[in-house]
Order: sequence, then C-alpha cells, then structure tokens
Amino acid sequence: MSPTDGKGPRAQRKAARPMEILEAAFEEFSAQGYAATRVEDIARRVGVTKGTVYVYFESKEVLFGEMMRHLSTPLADTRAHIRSLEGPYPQRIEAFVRYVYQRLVADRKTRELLRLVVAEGARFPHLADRQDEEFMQPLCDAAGEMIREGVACGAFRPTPLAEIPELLISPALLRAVEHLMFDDRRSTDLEDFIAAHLELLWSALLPCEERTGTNGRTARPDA
Amino acid sequence: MSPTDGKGPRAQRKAARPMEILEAAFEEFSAQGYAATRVEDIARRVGVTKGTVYVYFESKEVLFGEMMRHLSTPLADTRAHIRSLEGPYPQRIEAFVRYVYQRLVADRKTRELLRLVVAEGARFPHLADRQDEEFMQPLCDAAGEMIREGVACGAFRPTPLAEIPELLISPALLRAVEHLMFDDRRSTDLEDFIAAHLELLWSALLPCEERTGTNGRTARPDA
DNA sequence: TAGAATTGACTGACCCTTTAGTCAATGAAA
DNA sequence: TTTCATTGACTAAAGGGTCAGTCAATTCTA
Repeated sequence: MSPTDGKGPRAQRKAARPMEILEAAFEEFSAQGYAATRVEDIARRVGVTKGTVYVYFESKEVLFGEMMRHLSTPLADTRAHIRSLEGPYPQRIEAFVRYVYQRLVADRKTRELLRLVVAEGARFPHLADRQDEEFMQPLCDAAGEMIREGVACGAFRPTPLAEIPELLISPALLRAVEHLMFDDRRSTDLEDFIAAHLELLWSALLPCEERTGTNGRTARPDA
Repeated sequence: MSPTDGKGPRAQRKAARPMEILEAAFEEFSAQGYAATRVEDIARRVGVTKGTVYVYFESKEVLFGEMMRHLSTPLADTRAHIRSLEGPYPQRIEAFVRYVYQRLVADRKTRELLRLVVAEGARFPHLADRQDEEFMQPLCDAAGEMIREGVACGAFRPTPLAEIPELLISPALLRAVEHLMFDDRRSTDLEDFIAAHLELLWSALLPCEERTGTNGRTARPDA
C-alpha cells in the first residue's frame, strides 16, 4: 500500500514532502556545493520555509546524506541491465558503451552525482565508496565479463581490456568531466565522439580481417 | 634583480609572504573547497593571523583567484614540452602518454586543480576556460598533430584518434578522477594500467602485422 | 658606534552579516 | 472542536573583513 492511498490532500502533501525536499536539495547542492548551499534556498525552491525542512530532516548534513542516497538508488539496477544485453558480441559492446554514455553524459543526475563525489568526497568519504560499489564496479565487472566471454568464444581477440575494463568506459568519463567543466559551452558532436570511441574498441577487439571501419552500427541511432 | 637581493630579513620575509599564503591557500581550498575554507585556517597554516592575509590579498575571492592563477602557470609550457619529443612515432606516443599520467595522476597539484575546477567551476566559469586553454587544448592539439604526422609518414594506420585525441588521454583522466575520489584507498597498479592503455593504442595505431603485443617498451621505466 | 627616531609588517579585538537550528503561534483540514 | 503541518521570528555561532595599536627592524644623528 502506497503512502498516498486513501488519504486526504493534507496527508498526501505530507507524504510527498520528503521527496520534494530531496529533489530541491539536489538542485541546490549540485549547483552550489554543500557549504555554499543555504537550507533556506532549498526550502524556497520547494515553496516552504526553513522550519519545514527541519520537520523532515534533522540537520543539513543528514539532508545531504539522504539526498546522496536518494541519487544513488537508481544506480542499483546497473548490473542487471547490463547482463540483459543480447545478440552478437560487438553489438552487445556497442549497446553497453551507449548505455554508459546515457548514464554518465546524458543523464544529468548521474553526472551531478559525479561532481558532488569529487567535490565533497574529501569530507564525506563514504560517498565515493558507495558510488563506486553501486555504479563503477558493477559497470566494470560486467564489461570485463562480457569481453572475456567474447574472447572465450572466439568473437574477440585476447586483449588487456578484459582485465582492465575501465579503459573501455574512460572516454565516456572524459565527456562527463568536460560536461561538468563547461556545461554546454564546449560541446563537440557526441555521436562523432562515440563513433570514434567504438572504432578504437573494434581495432582492439576484432581480428584484423574483420575491421572494416564500420563495424557494429556507427550510424546515428534511429528507431 | 630578484626581490630578495640585498635586503634585510624584514624585506625578505615580506617578499616571501604572498607565495607562502598562496601555497597555504592551495592546501586549504583543495582540501575543503572554497566556501568551507576559512581565511583564518589559511593564515594559521602560514603562521600568521587573518589580518596579515588581508594585507596581501584584498578578499577571500581574490585570494582564490590568484591561487588558481598561480596553480595554472606551470601548465603553460605543456605545448613546448610535447613538441620537443623525438624518436620513432610509437616511442613518441608512449613518452606523451607517460607525460600525461605524470601530470594528471602523479602530480598532486595538477590533480587538485582538476578537483577545484570541477567543484567550483559552476561559480567561477573562467577557471574551466583557463584550465582548458592552458592544458587540455594544447595537450590534445599536440597529440592530434603527432598522430596525423605519424599517419602521413606511414608509421600509423589512419585512425579516428587523429581527429579526436581526447580518446588518447581519457584513461589517464579516469585514473586522475579515481585518485580524487579514493585518494589512495583503491590503487591498482599504475604500470599495469599504462601498459594496457598503450596496448590498446597500438592496436589502433599500428598495422596488424606489427602488433606483437609488446610494442614500444611496456616494461617498467628504467634509466 | 651608541642611542634616538621612524617605519611598517603584523596583530587581535571588534563589527556585522549570514545562516544553522528552535519553537510558540497559526490556521486550514479532519 | 481538535489536530498538526507550517510558519516566521528568534538565538547563537561562525566567519569575512577592518583598523588602531604594537614592537622589532631599520634609518638617522651625534
């Protein structure tokens, strides 16, 4: 039974408050950083006053922690999603790579989570650990496994990518960091970038004779 | 004539102060972030009081700006250094790659500069621009040029790396970000990582028949 | 050279704004 | 009428920024 079931408008509002506050906290904390964010700003964004925020969260620090936890939860299904990929290995790799760009570059929430971890990680070390546990490690493990399978069944050549899958996702991270630094001021075409990234991967993964230069699908994604 | 020439101890101390303060400011700002750093902390680190800091810098914000400028200046010679690389193209690439790891991963100052740009870039946009202008762009331009030369003279195969040299340095950036997130808690071997990175590059750059798996020198760097 | 006068780098107490956190009063929903 | 989510005025503490005063280094004078 959901918390909004069979309740009057008062109870519904109350039930919705914590989430509203977490969303507003995300906007403010990611834009200003922890120390520079005022609880009053978060409250104003929700349309209430500071006192209300303290009804739902006992302190600014707790609110920040809860907000980070809230941000991290959608990452939990990363591993399952990746394991569900099907088809020939190169296409699986491409789907995987596009998924990584989707999360790390296109999805603002994940991107800003990265900013907060880098910016505030020194004072909240568990943030980095959770982010790694729930996102980076699953991603890398799944990628490594996929590549080793591909190698085992002869689709891919042996490659250090199998042992160090971070190499596979690093270009996406670079785009994410660029995005964090310049927002939208320096945006070269992402599709071109991904195409080049895939090209680089094929040269490492595919046997020489299969490298045509247009493996997988490097064309724009259409329906 | 240097500012310490022929001066008494009083004048020498005065001349040294701004630099001392900038160094202390770097330590505090990079550890705590702009908003959470107190000018008093910076002063204490130097061994003076807050008032003294305000003798040399008119405000916290100006001090931060000057500190960032001070940090950025050593980056200026990046381009020259890269152009001075010599020898066969694969060795030049390897030297370049190692230089990038040196700066981005091993050099604490450059790494923390990255943290500050990501963390504070939203409120000080010119920081990102300068960092890019003086470091990232020269690095990428030089790399792109080197690869295109290598392709032109037949040492390398045509490759999208020539047009998108960011791909070449992205693994180093990943290590830098990991370092920022975990400090020293998660350090897999850097040499293994670089070796794998180079391996990946050779599979993209070298003709098939030259790819032995141990191009360049993948052994530990010795004298 | 010795002592007096001057300088100026530095201090630390102070001001004032900002902001985390509190709580008695309020008024709309139940 | 009762309940309780919300308010907004309040406190306390923190921290940016100021400045008159201090004393050691330096310069001047005899």
